[in-house]
Amino acid sequence: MGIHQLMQFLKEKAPNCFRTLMLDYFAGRTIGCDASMAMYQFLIQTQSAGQTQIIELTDKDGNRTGHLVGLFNRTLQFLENGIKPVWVFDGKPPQLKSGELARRKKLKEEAQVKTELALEKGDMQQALLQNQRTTTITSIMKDDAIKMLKLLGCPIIIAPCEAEAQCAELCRAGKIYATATEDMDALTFRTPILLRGFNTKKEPIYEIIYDDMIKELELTYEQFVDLCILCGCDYTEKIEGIGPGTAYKLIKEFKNIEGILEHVQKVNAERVKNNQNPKYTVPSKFLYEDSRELFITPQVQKGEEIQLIWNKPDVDNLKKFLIEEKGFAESRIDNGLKRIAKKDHTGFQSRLENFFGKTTKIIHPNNSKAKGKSNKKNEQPQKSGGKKKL
DNA sequence: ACTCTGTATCAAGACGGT
DNA sequence: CTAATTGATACAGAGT
DNA sequence: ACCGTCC
Repeated sequence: MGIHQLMQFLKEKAPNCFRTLMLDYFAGRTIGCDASMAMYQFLIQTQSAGQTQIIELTDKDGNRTGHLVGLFNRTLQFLENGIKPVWVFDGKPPQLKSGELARRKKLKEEAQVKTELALEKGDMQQALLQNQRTTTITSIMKDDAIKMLKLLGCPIIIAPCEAEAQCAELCRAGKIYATATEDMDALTFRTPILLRGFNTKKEPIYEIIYDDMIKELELTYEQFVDLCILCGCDYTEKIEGIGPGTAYKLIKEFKNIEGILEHVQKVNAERVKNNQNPKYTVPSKFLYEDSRELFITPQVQKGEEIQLIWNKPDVDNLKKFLIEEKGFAESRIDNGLKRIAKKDHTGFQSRLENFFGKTTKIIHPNNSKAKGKSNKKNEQPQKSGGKKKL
């Protein structure tokens, strides 16, 4: 669930760390994209209710393909606008997350039962809703997505652990301009810039600037991490009775979770003495120190070791894969590719001149044997000084 | 009255022809 | 050995 | 701008 209620909290307490920007602002920039969240979105969105069953996009073998359709279109949309996407996939989640993951798994199993129940009753609207909640990404679906994106010429990164943490590392290393995700814990991982709103074409994109946020909150990074843990993160239970509002006040007053725990014990002891119920409940295993560790020094591949290269699409193999194996219509692929070919003639050409690299080499942690030397400074568009809105 | 928290529930895309 | 997305909103309930 | 379809 990311960080619970962090967005609402920031809107209230740090309203000046937001900017709204139009798509063309990002032309020529490199953006790290959280792949798994996007895939979920597309898989859910491409389900529909038939007369007696749920309809999902699949290939001839029954493997789902909705995520491929979505990622294909989204990637072309980026490229068409001169934006260079880096798709970052999750690796193995940290052990601390297993409790949260088990909880989600259980919810999905319950949704599966409800789906079948609704189908029997013929309540197709309910069946669709419940079926959407059962959506999971299999390794086949993930591999298909990686294969397709590589054939499109995009660099792929399989993070050792959390994709958000890897994006934050890339952004701090200057390899990407920003992290694009709806997941707020990218900020807890200290990404300098977070972008939200690429999902909907209509609305402007929101940019959250870490430095502005931390200044406006008047917190150190360590304190911000503690705040996020107290708000509720994926790694440990929170203290019952403390939400974002009081967590913020208490952090200011007592500096860190250790200080707050001391205060909490004192308050509770006082109330017990007066025959009142304790005000706060600290979880029996409050693993805040381990959670801190995961946020502050997450397992990532070093930014300097990563080389991002965009290639022209491998049209032949892309078509072979999508048409023959995945059942795509050829005209859709042709139309899509036309869109980015067109772009080569237009205004952004100068900035796009170095867009396409020469080799097809893609580096990710699985290649640890073929270790490329960390070379070259990465390009980064100059921060255009005065493009403020709102 | 007001503030805060916890729980449940919802919604989440893009193309192409008309 | 398998699986593993999320934020926003509305409402009820507890505490001040 | 709407709406069926995308696989």
